[in-house]
Amino acid sequence: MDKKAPKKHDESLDPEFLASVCKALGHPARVSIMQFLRNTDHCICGEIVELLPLAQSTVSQHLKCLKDAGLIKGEIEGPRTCYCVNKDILNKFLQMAGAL
Amino acid sequence: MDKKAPKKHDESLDPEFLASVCKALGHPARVSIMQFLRNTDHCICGEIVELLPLAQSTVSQHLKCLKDAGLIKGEIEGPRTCYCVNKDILNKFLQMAGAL
DNA sequence: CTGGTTTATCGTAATTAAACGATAAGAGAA
DNA sequence: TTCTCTTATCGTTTAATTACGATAAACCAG
Repeated sequence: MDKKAPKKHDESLDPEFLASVCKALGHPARVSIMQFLRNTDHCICGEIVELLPLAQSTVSQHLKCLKDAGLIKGEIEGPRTCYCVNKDILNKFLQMAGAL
Repeated sequence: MDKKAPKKHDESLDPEFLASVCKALGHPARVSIMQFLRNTDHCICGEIVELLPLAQSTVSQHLKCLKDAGLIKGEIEGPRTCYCVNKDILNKFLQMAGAL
């Protein structure tokens, strides 16, 4: 009945979105990564591997998980990759969580 | 070295706590339950089963998950159980999440 | 081009989560 | 007591997560 958005189903209450972000934050290593990225402000990459007591491949997997959820962005800089927090998604998450 | 709290390790930054709460919220059904409990204000029980397209045993499992994480409290009232949000834990979660 | 550095992906094994039906346990009503 | 209603738990199957080592891919330095 509206002009646009034929089946926009009010994402601001969408349990799928909130659940997917929470799921990504549902592991201590990934929470630590988010806290670290927040504190450094700068984008960092390989330092995260040193930070955690996990194999490099495992850390890379966790980073992918956070990226898939939209919580972080990765930028390739030469031979390495720099990650930083995606504040848009993070804020949206905080807003939805706050509505609980 | 302090009088109390021999090994209090600053829970306000503890990734374990935040991760465990997020993990509990990492499923659409459980997010829906939290939203529903928030909106009703009243404690509810069997209505949650009708709300979701899931078997009663599955819903009960999700409720247990939320309860184990501390997000909800359950009270036995006669033959039925009433659940309500545990605001202490929820607020603690929101505070920690906000620090991200 | 060759070698070193950095990160992502593949393959795999072990653990955990999700869903269901069936069953048990508890409280009231008849 | 017996029957019904409500909810939790058990047992099971299927799917997803977590972790690792090994390997591939991309980039620079020499």
